[in-house]
Amino acid sequence: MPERSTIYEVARRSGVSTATVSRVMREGVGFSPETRDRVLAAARELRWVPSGPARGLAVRRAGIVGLLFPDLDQTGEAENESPLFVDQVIRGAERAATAVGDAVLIAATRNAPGHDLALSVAGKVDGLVVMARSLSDRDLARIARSVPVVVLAAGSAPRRLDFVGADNRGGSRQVTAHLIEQHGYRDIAFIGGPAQSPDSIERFSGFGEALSAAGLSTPDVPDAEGGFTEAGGERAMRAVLAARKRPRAVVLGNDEMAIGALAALRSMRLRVPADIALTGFDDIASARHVRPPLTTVRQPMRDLGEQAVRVLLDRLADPGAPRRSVVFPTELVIRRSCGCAGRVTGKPMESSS
Amino acid sequence: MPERSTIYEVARRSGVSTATVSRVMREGVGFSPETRDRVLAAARELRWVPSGPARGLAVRRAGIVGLLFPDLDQTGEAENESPLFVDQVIRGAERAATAVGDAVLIAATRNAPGHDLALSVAGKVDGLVVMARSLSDRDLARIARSVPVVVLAAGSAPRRLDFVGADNRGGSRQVTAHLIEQHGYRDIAFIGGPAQSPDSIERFSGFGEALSAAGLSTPDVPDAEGGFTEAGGERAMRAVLAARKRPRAVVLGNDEMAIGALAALRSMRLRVPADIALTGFDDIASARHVRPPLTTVRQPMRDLGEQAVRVLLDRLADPGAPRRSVVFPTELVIRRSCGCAGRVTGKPMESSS
DNA sequence: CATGGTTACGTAAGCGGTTAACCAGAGTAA
DNA sequence: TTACTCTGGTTAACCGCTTACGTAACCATG
Repeated sequence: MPERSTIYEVARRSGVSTATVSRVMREGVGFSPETRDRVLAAARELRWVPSGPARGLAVRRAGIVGLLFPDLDQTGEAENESPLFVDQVIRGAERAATAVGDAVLIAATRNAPGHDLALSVAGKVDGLVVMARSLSDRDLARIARSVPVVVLAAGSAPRRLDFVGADNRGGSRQVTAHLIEQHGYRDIAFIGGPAQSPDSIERFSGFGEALSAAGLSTPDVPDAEGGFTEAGGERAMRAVLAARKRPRAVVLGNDEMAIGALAALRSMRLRVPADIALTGFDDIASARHVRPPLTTVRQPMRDLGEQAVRVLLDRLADPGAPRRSVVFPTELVIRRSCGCAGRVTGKPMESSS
Repeated sequence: MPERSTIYEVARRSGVSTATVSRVMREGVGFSPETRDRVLAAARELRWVPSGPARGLAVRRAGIVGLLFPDLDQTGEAENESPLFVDQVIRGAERAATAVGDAVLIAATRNAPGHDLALSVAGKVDGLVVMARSLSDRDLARIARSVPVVVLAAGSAPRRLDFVGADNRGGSRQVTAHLIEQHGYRDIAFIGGPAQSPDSIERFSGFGEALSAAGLSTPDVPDAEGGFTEAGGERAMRAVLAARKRPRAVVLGNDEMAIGALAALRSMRLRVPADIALTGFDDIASARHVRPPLTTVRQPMRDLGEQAVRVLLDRLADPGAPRRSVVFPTELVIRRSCGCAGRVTGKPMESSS
């Protein structure tokens, strides 16, 4: 059982003051070598690890940035669903944070009023990257008032907060345009995620842009709502088939729903893409493995996470700097579900033979 | 830009001492209602969030548990690979931690000597759950000397540390036995992950147990090594086909490799399971979507993460308690790649119609 | 030789909370 | 009236670091 030792013990054992120990540990130069060595030796022998809280209190900086996922519980709830986004964002964030000696804290807002939890976390971090997917602007503002925040989300940047995101609208416009221009489809349906979801809204909006750019009529709302889940996508697909003339193609708000739609169509003996073409969004792992492989849009998730904490760190360094907003382009990944021959334009597998 | 206020300001504004503010905030009772209200109001108006470091220093508890993933960078490196394990463990850990008001910190050990980073993190947390997959026992012991540790890994529990894991050996034994008993296969190959990986070792060992239980001869080493990646699995599959008489079935160390193997077999015009049966391990999302769907073994990853931080918290509460070791059973998920008709025994989809 | 500049370290005042110890005043009992 | 117990607070001593200052010793300089 490790018994935590303090800087005082290290100081005593090496016969110097705590100030010297502190300096030796983080400056390393400007000391007689023997002093330095004695301190280092003592620290090692005592297995001294400087107390984060004590240091944080002294320097007024915890050295921790938080990642707030409002819906951590919901996503990936199906036992082994692939909750890609969260995961990749974490990796990127971790990299950017450790690059400057910081660490990252993960937090979720539990049930509705549990925003207090967000605040219990707020005290432990220097700033927060918040995944705004299921958070209202009001909640965001509330959080942002007690701790520096950068918003990580779909393409819509909130009024006065730093923002990092991927160009969801552009990506959606791009797939849709592909369907229209490359394949000549004109009757295209859209299945969205949760109605209030900014991601879903952005994607639907990009869809509309592509239609109107092609001179097609643009719907006001998605043809159906699939909640971003596989099962929801399956239901939604059936719903649109029941509700209207069969569309020639349907663009789905994400890959999970597209996979669900695939299942629905298969069970109805409709062929993809021959009878109906399909596209997804996100390029999750399964998109490649499903039959036919899914044409989709990839976001640079890891980069998003990395950039978000960079922006946050900049903000902490200079609270007065002008608001920033960085949006990453997305990448169209063409596979077969759109009707293309099977030529893959996306990044190839690590090694395919 | 949020300007952090302190307990002193709250105290002054509400006309009480800091002691009272502190007590009101965390005890809530034993005060005249008007005092209570004044304090709460002042805190709200000032948007006061108690400083984590200050509190941590005072109570000698940061209220943070760390999750150490030695290989966070390697896993999920292929842009959109499904890095399921990490992700689910995080979710479980987060849940258990917030249940007691703690938060979780994510850390990775970068390149080899960067263990110092692990220690920079050590000061910020009260304890560490370490994913031992790619960590030597020595490193583990080193870390454990400066901070309480619980090991989360395959079925082999390190000497004196608290341990949480899944019964990898048992799971592997179970799939293998299924292949033998249900399907009558007798010539079965094994493709493992990295040779030193405890997970791989455990799984290979379970494989051997099943063979010997059936009176079959047991190999000393895996037939090939696929590094736990899809591409590696593909290579390994070709390698075993080139090296020996075609086996009737092959059990793979994880799903990624099994998916790679599937690709290899497809390109060689061998049918699965008719010509060769395959099984995986982990039950990642793609296992369901691949053709044929993969028979595999599921580990309760989220439970593992949850239990690990519980054990850690118990340890912190009672450093003297006897060492604990909890291992979760795995679950056999039968799909079609093993030769079964397509009856699925695993947990069904959220809703399939 | 007084003065000033370095070098190498020590002193001690915080940082923002928590909490043991103490206390004023009101009520209660003897 | 006196002593005692609650109630509802306050005072002040930490928690383990960092860092602005201070200082002693030594060297160089005019």
